[in-house]
Amino acid sequence: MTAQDHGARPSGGRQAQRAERRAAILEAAMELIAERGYRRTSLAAVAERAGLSQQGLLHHFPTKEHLLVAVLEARDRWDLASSAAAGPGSLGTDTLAQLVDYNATRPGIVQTYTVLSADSVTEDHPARAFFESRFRAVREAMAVALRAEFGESLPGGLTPERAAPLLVAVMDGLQLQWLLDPEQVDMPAAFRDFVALLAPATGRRGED
Amino acid sequence: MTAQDHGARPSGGRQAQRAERRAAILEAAMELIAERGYRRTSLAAVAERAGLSQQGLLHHFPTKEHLLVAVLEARDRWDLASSAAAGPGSLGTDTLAQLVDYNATRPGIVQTYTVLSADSVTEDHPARAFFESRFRAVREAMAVALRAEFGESLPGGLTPERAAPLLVAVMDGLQLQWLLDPEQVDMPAAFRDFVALLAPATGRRGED
DNA sequence: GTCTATAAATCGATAGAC
DNA sequence: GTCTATCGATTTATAGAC
Repeated sequence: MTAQDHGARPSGGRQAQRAERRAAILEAAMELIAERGYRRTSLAAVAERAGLSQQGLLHHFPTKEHLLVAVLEARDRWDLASSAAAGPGSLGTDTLAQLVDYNATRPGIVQTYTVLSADSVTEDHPARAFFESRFRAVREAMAVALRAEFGESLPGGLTPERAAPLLVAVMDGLQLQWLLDPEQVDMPAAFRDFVALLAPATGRRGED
Repeated sequence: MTAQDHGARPSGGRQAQRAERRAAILEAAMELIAERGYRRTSLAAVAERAGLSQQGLLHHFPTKEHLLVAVLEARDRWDLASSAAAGPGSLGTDTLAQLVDYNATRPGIVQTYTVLSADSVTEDHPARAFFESRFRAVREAMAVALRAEFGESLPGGLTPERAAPLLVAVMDGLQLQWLLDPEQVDMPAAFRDFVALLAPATGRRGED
């Protein structure tokens, strides 16, 4: 009951302790990046919030770039978990609207994503490749979802492939306006307004 | 013809020389911020590209923050000049589409705006107030323009006030996707697709 | 108005003890 | 695995000569 204790309890094993440390560091990093942006966030500040020294942090993430990639992957897993909760194959505008609702309760997470994605367009940014491939994948997923929900022809003569980048753009653009001015921008309502534009049977002509 | 020369030529006066210096510094700053982002852009690098020392630069812009605000104001003047060229009171979706066309030829300028606007949502950012009031003003201008062009009722039951933030969001969101992947994202075409969604007479129902 | 020199702080990262 | 100590580079900004 002494030396063997390290590997005894399920939540106290070496592997589990390591995972907890990493999780604490990632949470601290995500918060600070959301507050201050990636460049202004120092490893020392992340370490302090996570409750260890800068060098203890560097044992888990050897460089600042490694930490950044881990933060992005963690955020992606959160998104995926939210989508998966709605059931497999059910990705539609309803699920997306619920994701926007969820985002409206988590400004820190949204800020992390907004700041990092825009920052990534600069030269030699460590997250550039991540966001480039992520946007490509999201556009393709949106096109598939739009086709499943509305079929081949959308209002304005659009195809699902041409509407997909607009859907992604609206989500990102609304996040920016909402982060800057949450009192004036009702992000969830605005997103549903856009969804109404995409629904082919929503036009009001001929009703009066 | 010696000491008095400084103020002799119309384009060589003290005032004019000062203005030229400031313009050169602003242009260098805008380029570097577009390439590297605001945080990674050092005053020394801006000074070098503008052809003077870092301390010479600080004579014209006493802090980095002063320089940033000047860059934002200069970019706004460029935008205004582009819009004004179309004639007074003519702000409509056509003019906006032309602005998007113009932006598609100036990735550096677009990058400056995209990176700075997203960066501004972080705590105590020097450009925060600028973007907050700018977005508010742009939304209001868009609502006025949409009302003038389409009247009170838009597709999906939207009002001009509710469509305005969507219009702004699409422009910003498309810029981000286009900056990351210009080969895959046709920004001008995608924006015109969105305009087609807003035009009440564009629906295809009843035509077949 | 522009320069040289330098202050003062902070950064990411390494070395080595425990 | 976490710590103390510290290096070396870079940053913004100031002081003062010309």
